[in-house]
Amino acid sequence: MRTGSKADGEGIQRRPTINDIARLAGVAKGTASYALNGRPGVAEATRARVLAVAAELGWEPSSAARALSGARSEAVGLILARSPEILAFEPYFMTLISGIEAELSAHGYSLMLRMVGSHEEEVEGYRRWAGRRSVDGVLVQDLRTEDQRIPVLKELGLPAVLMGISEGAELPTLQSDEVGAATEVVRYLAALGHRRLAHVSGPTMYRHTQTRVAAFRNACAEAGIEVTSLESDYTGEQGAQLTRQLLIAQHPPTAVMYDNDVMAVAALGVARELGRDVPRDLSVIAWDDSPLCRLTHPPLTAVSHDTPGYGARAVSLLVQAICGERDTGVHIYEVPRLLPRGTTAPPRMAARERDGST
Amino acid sequence: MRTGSKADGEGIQRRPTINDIARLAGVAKGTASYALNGRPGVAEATRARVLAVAAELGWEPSSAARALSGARSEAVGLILARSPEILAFEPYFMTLISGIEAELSAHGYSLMLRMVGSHEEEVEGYRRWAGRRSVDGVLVQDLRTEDQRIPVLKELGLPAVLMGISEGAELPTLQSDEVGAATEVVRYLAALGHRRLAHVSGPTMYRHTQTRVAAFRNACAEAGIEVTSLESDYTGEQGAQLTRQLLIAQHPPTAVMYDNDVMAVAALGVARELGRDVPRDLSVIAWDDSPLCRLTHPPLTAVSHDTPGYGARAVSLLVQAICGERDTGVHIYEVPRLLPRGTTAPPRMAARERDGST
DNA sequence: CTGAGGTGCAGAACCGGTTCTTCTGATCGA
DNA sequence: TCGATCAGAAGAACCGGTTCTGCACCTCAG
Repeated sequence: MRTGSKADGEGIQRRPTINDIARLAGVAKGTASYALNGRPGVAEATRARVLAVAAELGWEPSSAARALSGARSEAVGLILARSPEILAFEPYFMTLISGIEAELSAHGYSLMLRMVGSHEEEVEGYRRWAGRRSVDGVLVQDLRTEDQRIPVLKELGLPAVLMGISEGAELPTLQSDEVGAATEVVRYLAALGHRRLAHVSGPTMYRHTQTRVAAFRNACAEAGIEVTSLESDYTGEQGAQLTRQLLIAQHPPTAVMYDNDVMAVAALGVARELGRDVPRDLSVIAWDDSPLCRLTHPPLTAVSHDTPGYGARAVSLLVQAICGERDTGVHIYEVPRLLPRGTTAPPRMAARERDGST
Repeated sequence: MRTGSKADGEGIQRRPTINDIARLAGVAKGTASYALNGRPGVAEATRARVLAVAAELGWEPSSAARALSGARSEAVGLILARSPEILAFEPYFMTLISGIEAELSAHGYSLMLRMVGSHEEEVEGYRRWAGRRSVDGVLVQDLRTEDQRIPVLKELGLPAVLMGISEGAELPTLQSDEVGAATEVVRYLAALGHRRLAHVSGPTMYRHTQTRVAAFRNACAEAGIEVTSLESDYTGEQGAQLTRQLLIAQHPPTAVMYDNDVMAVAALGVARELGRDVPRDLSVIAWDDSPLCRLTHPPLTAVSHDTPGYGARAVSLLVQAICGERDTGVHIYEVPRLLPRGTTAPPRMAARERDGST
């Protein structure tokens, strides 16, 4: 066993423990613990001595030991159950993670990240994390109808924050005002003179997709606009294919709303391929904004979200839940903003009508 | 079945521990541990009994307790020190993470992810992780000349795998054959008839940038091509700005190589803005391939990497290092492949020369 | 001067595993 | 038949923290 005065110099010198601190400061281990954690019951002079020794030794508490004595593991988990290609290509996720990470490190927490292939694996992942106590809580993405994860999380007693649309889940929930944003988009298009709209949505198994589809339908009904929603898998390929299908139809829409930016970019390519001018023949709006939308020609009109802020807010709700606060409310984070750029304009027909020609 | 007579029903039923198993199986705690870990010294009948009880209780070992008794924490760390915007927008990182994650979960490891703002914070992060024993090893990205991280990792005795160019670091290193790929690109452009090439590189503080710049210079010298390298920060904005600068110069290049796909996409926009036809007036090649390259018009010629495989290989090297294997070698993962698509062609001038006109 | 009450700290128990040491009883050969 | 050998299991120590209990000492009122 290597003790104290090992002059090894290389690599694995033994890390100082709370015992070393207690011995050097001449106090009991328990006292050192109280002093280091800023808890009452320790004289100021003693506390200062302990802290000085700890600083001198460069002591860091072992997270394993902390976690073992009933305390927390100081980590939260995030499982993403989407295809690696979608995760890689949609800036949304990394942006979200950066917001999450920023808030976590402010609280001294770490992020455990997993990427899995299915809903079932995700549930299994939560079971393992809960059983091994490797995370204190989790952030849940991509809520579904009849979501299997919610009952499991409740059964496990694992603190969680639901990010997205959900009602009656009895878990803290954070969502952005998708209905408000959809309404704004529809009113904007109506004001430009559009009367026939298409909506290329994400997979309808997601609650947020259902909400958006319904919001578009309602807002369009109110504005007297005809609308059809088409389901996609969020990939550029499907975005392109559905756009082609829409444009060659007998009565093509004059505007299309895409549920992410990737599909909107693909749509621009298809429009060019078919000789349609954007925005004169076709207006295009992307639901997510990202630098990608500024690189295209013309730059994409997009609905902009404060994704880092959304992630950060979810973390702060989660930390509260971990600390035992009983919160089962639905929190609205923000209403996303529409940023008109170069892909939206009055439709050619409407322009003609306004000009009085034909 | 939930333990004992705790009829709580909701949430936090006590998780079974190895003590519960030992008691129910009628063996000592130590014996149960041996049985559960498949170690010798336990009769088969006893082992079977213990395993049955563990399965029935749904036992999972507490990772904290495991980590505490000298064992591993079963997690590896990855710190990314780049701006959130770059991380979000370059598909490379998520793709890498997905490869890492796949291999990790095959080994039963988890990924701890951090995103920081600077090299210094990254070093600090390693210190904390090592001190708290929260990871068993780390993956190091974006190597620099005089990299501060390498001596610190050695001092901490934290197993690590360097991903990228590095020599003499005395740590296992994984890299792809960037020189080979750069040579292939240059020979391809030379064959098309290009004689004036520009290279918009990443920040030169990174070793891989230096290597690429040198590789292009050498390959071009060999092929009799004139080349200039311009440094960028990897953003689309700078890619656009540098492209503009190149195209309005007195003797603009006929082909430009961009060190990532984002800048190449931005370049396509600038070319259109200045009325240059791609590929006839300008050939464009992106160093990274991603779905983005297939969405543009024309689709981008790109150098394709097996990024998930690269991440996975790095993990398997790291796991070996964690298991105590002494490996200080440099491993070449692959030579990236050039995928010619629609943005490369003979330059207009060369075409004219071939046709014999003017 | 004495006992109540409070402060400051030592000491021990505990968290849930791993691992080393010790003990028991069965097997085997001489 | 008896001791040596050995497999199998029990028991204890340990990892590095947290937290509870209890003791010694000080202060202050009566």
